[in-house]
Amino acid sequence: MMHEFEIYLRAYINLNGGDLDRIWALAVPKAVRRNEFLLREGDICRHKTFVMNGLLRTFGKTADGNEHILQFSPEHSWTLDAESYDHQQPSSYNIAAIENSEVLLWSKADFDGLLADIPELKSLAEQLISRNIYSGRRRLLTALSATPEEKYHEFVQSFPGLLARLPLHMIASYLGISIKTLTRIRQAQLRR
Amino acid sequence: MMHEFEIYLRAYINLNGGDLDRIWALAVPKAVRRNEFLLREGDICRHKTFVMNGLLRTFGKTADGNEHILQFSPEHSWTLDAESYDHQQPSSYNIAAIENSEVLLWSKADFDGLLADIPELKSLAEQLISRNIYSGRRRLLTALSATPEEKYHEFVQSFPGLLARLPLHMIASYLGISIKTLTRIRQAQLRR
DNA sequence: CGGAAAAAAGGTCATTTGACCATATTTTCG
DNA sequence: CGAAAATATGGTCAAATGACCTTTTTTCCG
Repeated sequence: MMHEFEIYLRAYINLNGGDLDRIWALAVPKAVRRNEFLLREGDICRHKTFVMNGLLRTFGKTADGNEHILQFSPEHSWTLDAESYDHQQPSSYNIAAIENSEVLLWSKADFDGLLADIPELKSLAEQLISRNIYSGRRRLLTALSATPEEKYHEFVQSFPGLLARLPLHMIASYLGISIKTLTRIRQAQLRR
Repeated sequence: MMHEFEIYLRAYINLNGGDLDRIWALAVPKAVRRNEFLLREGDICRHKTFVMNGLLRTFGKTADGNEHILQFSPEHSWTLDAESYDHQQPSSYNIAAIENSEVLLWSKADFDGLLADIPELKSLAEQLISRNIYSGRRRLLTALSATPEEKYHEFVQSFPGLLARLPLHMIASYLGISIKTLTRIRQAQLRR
């Protein structure tokens, strides 16, 4: 089980064995079943989460009860609500498993310690944050400017591997379009 | 001119005089005239930018030539294209002045040096990045889920001071709706 | 395996939205 | 100041979209 995570880490940073062991020693493995929540809005996000395998989603709810997916987190990605985690305050978002998944959890206290002591890890964290900002910008521009069809194509291009693992209504939710519109787009594709 | 910037900095972090002087000494003041570009897509974003006064906008262009505003940067805020700046690679975005503005510029080399030497500044930078992520999430959720009317109200609530300084078509561009729709919303308000 | 639940697709219709155009008003700047 | 540009508003219309509902298909899980 270490194996997976070790491969991931080593792909990004050079760590000596001791640091790796320490990071690993503080990680709490957890199995999350399909549809189980890792975080519910109103709760405080207490952990950094690394997805070893499976697939999670982060979503917000609107007043009328609709769900809108902000992010998919497949294997070898991280997830949390940063605002809730950083300030240990109630979250506005939900994180739930789409597939049965295995994750690693670190408490904020533990992870802060690791970040302080292991510069390579700190640098990885900063890289992840940066990429988060870059992709967030692109996503926003798409949300503002693209037609539903363009959004769908961009999604397929960007996450070819996720397409087959997601129910369509979640893709629609992620794109901010109705499932009806998504179905129409896909039908139009077929007829070509 | 230092004054403005000093007030800003001191509001967020405690700096000894020497550090403040050093930050200031490396800053290049620049006046940007209305409609002038600070960054054009395709160019490399070479500076961190602090807006002393005035108002800038960051926007992307779609294939059909439409502009979509990602961010307004009024006085006492920072702006750049992080992706272009971090990797010194061509940008996909544009930054231009809406009002005549005065900004401070730091080259990446200089600012990296400051960040490395002044932990307080580093901590401020991290705070800014975090807030960027938080607000980006909220903005995305709004873009995905809100009606044009809700988007407009949220904008007015969030940036009451900007409303009077912006042409409506820029607000529409920021919200991802047509100016026609925005006009309709505002007319409906009046009639109540 | 089989029944129940979830997901996808299809039909219909009202509404919203944007495109296009013209016009009035304001602002800019030489 | 005054011409030109920018901005805001208004009208009209077609198209896209979502809401609601039903039917079919697939998936899940005991």
